Amino acid sequence: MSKEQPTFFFKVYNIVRQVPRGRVTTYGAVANYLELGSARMVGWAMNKSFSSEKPVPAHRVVNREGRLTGKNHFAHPNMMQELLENEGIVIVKDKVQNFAKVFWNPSQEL
DNA sequence: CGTTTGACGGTCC
DNA sequence: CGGACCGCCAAAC
Repeated sequence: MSKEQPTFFFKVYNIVRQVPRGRVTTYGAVANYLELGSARMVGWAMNKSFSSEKPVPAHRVVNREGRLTGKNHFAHPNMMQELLENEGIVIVKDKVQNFAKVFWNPSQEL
């Protein structure tokens, strides 16, 4: 049993797991919602998310540009795109199309 | 315990 | 439009 409880990591996982299917969020949005003050922490948490027991849809988290910056950290660089496309999200050149439409803001939706 | 790093964001040039 | 640099903050070394 892991110990991710008193950490933002756990919070980040929780938020990301609440992202509805067919939507994406950004590191900055999550960081802002959790008041982390730094989007980097979210990315850091995502890296550790692979050590988490529960599956974290990290593929639903993109950067401010809607670009799949973390795709390189998946099992396969194109897996992230496939997962997103599987949810109905259109990806072109590793960038989310209609980003404003598929963007899910925790501070707004939650 | 000091230094480096990192899946970001924003500004500057 | 793209490349470079700074700021944030915690974990890893």
